[in-house]
Amino acid sequence: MVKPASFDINGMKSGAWSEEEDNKLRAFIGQFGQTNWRQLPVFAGLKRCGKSCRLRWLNYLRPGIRRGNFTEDETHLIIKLHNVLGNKWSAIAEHFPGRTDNDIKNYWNAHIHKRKGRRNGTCARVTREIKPQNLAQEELSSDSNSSTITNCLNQNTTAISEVAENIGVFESNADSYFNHGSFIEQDYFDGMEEENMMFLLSDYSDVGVASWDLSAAFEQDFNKIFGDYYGK
DNA sequence: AACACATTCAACCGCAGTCCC
DNA sequence: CGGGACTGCGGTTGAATGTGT
Repeated sequence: MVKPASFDINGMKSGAWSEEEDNKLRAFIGQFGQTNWRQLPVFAGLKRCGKSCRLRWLNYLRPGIRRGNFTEDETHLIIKLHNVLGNKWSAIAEHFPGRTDNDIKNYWNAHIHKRKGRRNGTCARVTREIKPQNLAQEELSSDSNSSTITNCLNQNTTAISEVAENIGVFESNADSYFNHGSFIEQDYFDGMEEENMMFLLSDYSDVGVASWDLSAAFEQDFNKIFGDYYGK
């Protein structure tokens, strides 16, 4: 997973670090501290550029580095912070002792952002209340066929009005989503982009958004039904 | 077993900001 | 004040590894 080592025309090495190089860098910084990165490799006896040394130290060798999978709590905090700070990875990393900005950036790009991308679509606005109470459970759980769901909704005006009502609640007050014992606090979502909010909600199996495939076809059907209400 | 495709993550690159002469 | 040197950050790359067929 590491680029193989190679040398440029100046004899500078790039690519994967060897254990010997790691030891040299570790020993030098242990003795002299992080001083001039540009000069450091010369005095440490490394055929690397200062940038490469700095990166290796900060992202890999620095004491206290924490590796391994991100926890659910960490994932949620990353999303929350990203919503506030954007792609300010170093600022986000300050809230995660032992994690590097590079780690968080990689995790975001490889996991969170990708998962979010699979979950777009207006149907995510349907609330969980509507599912067990007003729609036939077997029809909803059997598949994610958009016409099935659309037919269900078309046949049940009560359901439609409740969905519409809940959309309004959603718009003004996210708390309506969490009145069934969720551990998430309402203010957790204050100011959060809707997309991020729905991504977090989608992790809960009892929330309607998690169980439906957010296909483009269904989004069309949903907009057909709720377009007027929602201004689509 | 063999191949194709997807995922992971360390490392590189370019740029912007800061410092110093 | 201008310009070069240096640092730090965010985007991207690409080989190793994992997973599916």
